[in-house]
Amino acid sequence: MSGDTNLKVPTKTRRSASGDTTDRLRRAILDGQYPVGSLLPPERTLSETFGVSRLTLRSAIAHLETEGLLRPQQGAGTRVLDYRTSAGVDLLGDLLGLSLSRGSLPAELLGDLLELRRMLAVEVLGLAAERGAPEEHRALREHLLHQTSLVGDAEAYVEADLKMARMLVCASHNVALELLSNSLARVLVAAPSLAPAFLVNADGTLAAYARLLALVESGDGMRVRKEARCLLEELDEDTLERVRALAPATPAKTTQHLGGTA
Amino acid sequence: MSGDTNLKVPTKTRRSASGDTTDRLRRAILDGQYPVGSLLPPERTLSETFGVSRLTLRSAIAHLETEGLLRPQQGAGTRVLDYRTSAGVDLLGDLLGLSLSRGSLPAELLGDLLELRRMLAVEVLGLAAERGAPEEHRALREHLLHQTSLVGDAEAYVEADLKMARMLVCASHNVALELLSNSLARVLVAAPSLAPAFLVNADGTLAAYARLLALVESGDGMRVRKEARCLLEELDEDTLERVRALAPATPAKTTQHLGGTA
DNA sequence: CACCACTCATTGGTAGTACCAATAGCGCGC
DNA sequence: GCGCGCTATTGGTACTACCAATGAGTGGTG
Repeated sequence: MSGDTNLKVPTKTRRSASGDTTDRLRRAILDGQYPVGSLLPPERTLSETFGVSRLTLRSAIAHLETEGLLRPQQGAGTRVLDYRTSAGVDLLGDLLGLSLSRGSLPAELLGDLLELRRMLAVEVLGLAAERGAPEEHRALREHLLHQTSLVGDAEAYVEADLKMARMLVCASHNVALELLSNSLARVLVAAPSLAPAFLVNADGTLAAYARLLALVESGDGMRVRKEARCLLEELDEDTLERVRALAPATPAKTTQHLGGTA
Repeated sequence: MSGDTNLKVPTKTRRSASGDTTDRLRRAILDGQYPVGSLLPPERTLSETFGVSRLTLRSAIAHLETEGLLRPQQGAGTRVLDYRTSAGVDLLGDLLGLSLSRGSLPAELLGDLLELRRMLAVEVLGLAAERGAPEEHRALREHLLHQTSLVGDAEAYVEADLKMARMLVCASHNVALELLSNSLARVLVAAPSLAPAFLVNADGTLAAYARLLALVESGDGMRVRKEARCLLEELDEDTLERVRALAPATPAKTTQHLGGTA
């Protein structure tokens, strides 16, 4: 290989070459560097372009194939697909992260994601009300108290929030929802820069949780859905506002300070 | 294991060794052969166990990692995760396929999947009513006519049905929903044995589509949602019935009385 | 004896190479 | 002109060697 940058800087953020290559290739594709419908350059060429071994490059291609961005075909080549018609939910996190890393604010995309999460949450709450066992309801209430006691600690709070979501989904007794919930959770952790926006809503969120939980315990699924739809819509609107308030061109260091807006 | 006679037989179903290994490993994991929380045997050992090169084995591991079944860690080993808390939606297709290949009928899992699809469809229809442009509504109606003319041709019909779903999701103007729809479509194509069940409902489905489309054109999102919820619930119930009727695939001794679980 | 630092075998990660298999395009022969 | 087959191209698999991170075992030190 070209001996240009063989001296890899031992940055602490030593990400795996494979994952790194995956991100670079994905970005190149989404940026339109390799147009949709066209053939990717051969692996042997691309591996040189990216300065990695063909093996690593293949690993990246395989990853993007499962994401739905590429479709390799032996003997023919690797075709670039249209992510809007081929990619799965997993790509959402990458799209968000990509927009953020470019400085642009994916308010629209984030809005869509929140909308999706909201409509799922509404149904999960409804199902949890209709199917959740009393002990599950009790556990939820207990956990809500626990979460309330963590409003100070950011990390612990978001962790508790994720667990709350998991418990709710679990109470809905639907495996498909459970797996989908996992996928969405992954999307959120893939774009950690957005976490603060969810955090400042803690008070409102907890209040909404308390109200919804009471409804869930009542067992009236339809009523839960109706109220949840309104409550969560408000919450998400709030969240979006706060996200928009984040300066558009704040790549790295200037984040994490949202306390003043609360 | 490798004593199988089909060593290099160029069978038409010549699946890639990589994908094949992935399926075998996933099955072994889901079967509990490698308990959740434990460490997978080292790659060099597993590659011998499966009779493939370490490279192929690694490819399989990487795939299952993105699915959320494994978490390799350099120097430590590869840990087996609990798919219910770690796997994403993509695993749904594999779970369905796995159950089918074992002869058992995943009626419960399929019910969950249909429920998920239903709740998404309800919202998609509502959004399409509220946000869809008139030309999109018109295109939908046109496509419905086209699809109606294909009730005879199975393959063309399901393709048209998928396109209908895609058009609807597109009219909802939500990218996140679009990607999720792609994921679910993948799940369904991963379990093609279920296609017939969806097919026999063609008449009822088309009738429901026509009614819902009219409502979508009216623009009354909430009313669409309400009606869609009922209509689709009926349709899915019907579909599940028919799937349960497909049971006699394996004349098992133990009665497959799956109908009494309601 | 308890504790700490160091060593080193284990294990996943990457690189290089060679070869197999499928595809597509070109050219030869009919 | 048409069809058949050859071949260059490209993805798929295998083997090997080495790097990097982990963690347990080992020896030294208080």
